[in-house]
Amino acid sequence: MSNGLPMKGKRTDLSGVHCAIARSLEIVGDWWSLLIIRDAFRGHKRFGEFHKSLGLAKNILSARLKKLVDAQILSVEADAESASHRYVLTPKGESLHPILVALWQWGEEHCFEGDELKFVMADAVQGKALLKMQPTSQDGRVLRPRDVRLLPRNAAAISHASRESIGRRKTGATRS
Amino acid sequence: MSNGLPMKGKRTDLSGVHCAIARSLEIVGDWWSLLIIRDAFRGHKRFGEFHKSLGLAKNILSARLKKLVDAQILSVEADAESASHRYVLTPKGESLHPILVALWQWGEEHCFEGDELKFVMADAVQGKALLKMQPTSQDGRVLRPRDVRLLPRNAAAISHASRESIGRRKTGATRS
DNA sequence: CTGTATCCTTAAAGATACTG
DNA sequence: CAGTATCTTTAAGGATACAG
Repeated sequence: MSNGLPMKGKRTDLSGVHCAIARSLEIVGDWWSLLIIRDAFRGHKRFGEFHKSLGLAKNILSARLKKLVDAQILSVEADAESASHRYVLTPKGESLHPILVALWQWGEEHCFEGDELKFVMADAVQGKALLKMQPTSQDGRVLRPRDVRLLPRNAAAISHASRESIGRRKTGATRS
Repeated sequence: MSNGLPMKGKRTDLSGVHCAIARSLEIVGDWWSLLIIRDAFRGHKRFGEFHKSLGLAKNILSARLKKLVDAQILSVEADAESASHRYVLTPKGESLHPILVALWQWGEEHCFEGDELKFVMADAVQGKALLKMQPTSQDGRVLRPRDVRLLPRNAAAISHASRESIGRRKTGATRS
């Protein structure tokens, strides 16, 4: 973090900044990209599907799809028959899933009045709502914002242990 | 989900849509809001701090702060002495933390070349990197995108059990 | 030092027509 | 149906001057 912001150049170029959040937003932080990606997770693949679902202008959709392909979030598969393409999520694109889930969960909690909320994100197998995603330490404590810091890369254990690799959690967790 | 998109009206109004992601983005999905919120998590409180850190025009910063206050993500505390305000995160604002962490983790993994990455998000107590946040079922299985579905609200258990409330996980987890 | 008000520029978004 | 090419609109972003 700490601003080595480049600035200057209509609409502020955030690439080059140390902050990973800014870098992510640079790629995926505009009006439509995340919604397109959401639709891709829903299984949409063709131009027309995105277009119908999102209702945005075709030129914009076209531009966004290109941008996402350039960023290697989507890849294109030519479709011989229909002279069309299929846009499918790459692994890099698939790894955006936690961001969408986090957005969904926040919206679910804060952006609906009374009975407006019609759907919940659920485990497809058991049909139960997901756990709320929360920042968690390697030993399984849920961390409040103030318990999370940015540390110089070398000072901290870099490996992101996957949830599988940790033993059962031991300490009392901080309450959210 | 499934588009009851309202549309029409320069820059497409997403409120009113069933999709919680769209609703979240409506509030927080623009160029600057999430960066302002990031700074708020960093402890920034005053106009000038945000301004210096972000380098955006003051009128825009002003507008964004207002918008975030209206959305009850920030609250304003008048500061008698300095004739200034302090902008502090409300609980609703604090609950955006998982979104920022998810963005950070994705950016960390995908938006840096070689040695560019200088900081990692770490547990302040132990100084170790956080677990990667991943969608998880109530019994602790990490879920791949295709294992997550939107279900009608009533069909799924609505409560978001907190991580504390579940027993130790039992089944082999799906590998990411 | 905090912010607001004003003006100007530009690029993002929409509409529509058009090509394969 | 899938996309590209133009044209127009408009609001977001920047610069700067100004007020409490």
